[in-house]
Amino acid sequence: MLKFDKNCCRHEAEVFKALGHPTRLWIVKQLADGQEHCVCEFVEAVGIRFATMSQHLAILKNAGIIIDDKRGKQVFYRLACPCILPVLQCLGEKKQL
Amino acid sequence: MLKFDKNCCRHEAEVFKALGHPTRLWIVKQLADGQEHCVCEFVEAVGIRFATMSQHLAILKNAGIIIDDKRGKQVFYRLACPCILPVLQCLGEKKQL
DNA sequence: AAAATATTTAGTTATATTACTAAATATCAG
DNA sequence: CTGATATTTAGTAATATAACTAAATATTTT
Repeated sequence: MLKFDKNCCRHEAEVFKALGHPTRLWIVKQLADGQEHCVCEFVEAVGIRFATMSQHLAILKNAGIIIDDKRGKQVFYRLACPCILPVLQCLGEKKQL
Repeated sequence: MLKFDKNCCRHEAEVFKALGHPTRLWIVKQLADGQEHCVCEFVEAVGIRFATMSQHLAILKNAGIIIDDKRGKQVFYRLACPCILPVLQCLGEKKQL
């Protein structure tokens, strides 16, 4: 077996880690259809404080999963890349795992 | 937008969370070819203590990602289900995300 | 310019995670 | 049975995460 190299998995692990929270995973699913949504929509639907939501969104953004677009007073988020979708779907379909 | 339901994403989030650590993600990749490997192999390749490795393996096992099989003094781990593979591959191939 | 709205940042506290050491358990070899 | 090997469990300390409140920033409206 090859020696473990920490760096080889680091970014990928960061992406999984970002998805590894119910609220954040739900957010990404809401964006799965390609539509964008503003922070206030997420805040209302989830029922947490603005500040907390902002942190979750920052984690997803830093992992490269979502992108923000500020328009007027509001900030809209959308998926950075549709390539994240199969990752979600694979798990969503299978009830075994 | 629908209201957020914590339970709807809980198990899926647990799977992602388990994959969200470089060492654990690497372990799963080592098992990706369907072969099984014993704890001592992982310990040697990663360079951490037996106890620490045992904890990582327990997290993957509890998430339903791997299965253990005790034979003699050794414990062998393998993937619980090949359905986890596309989840890994989707990210591995794309360098964008 | 002042007030209102939307969001982020900073600071705090409780809880969770990670990796460690030491002790417990289980199996095999002599 | 005894000692050696492989692994897990328990306990601990440092660090990270998650949610909160309060304050800061940015944009629009009046």
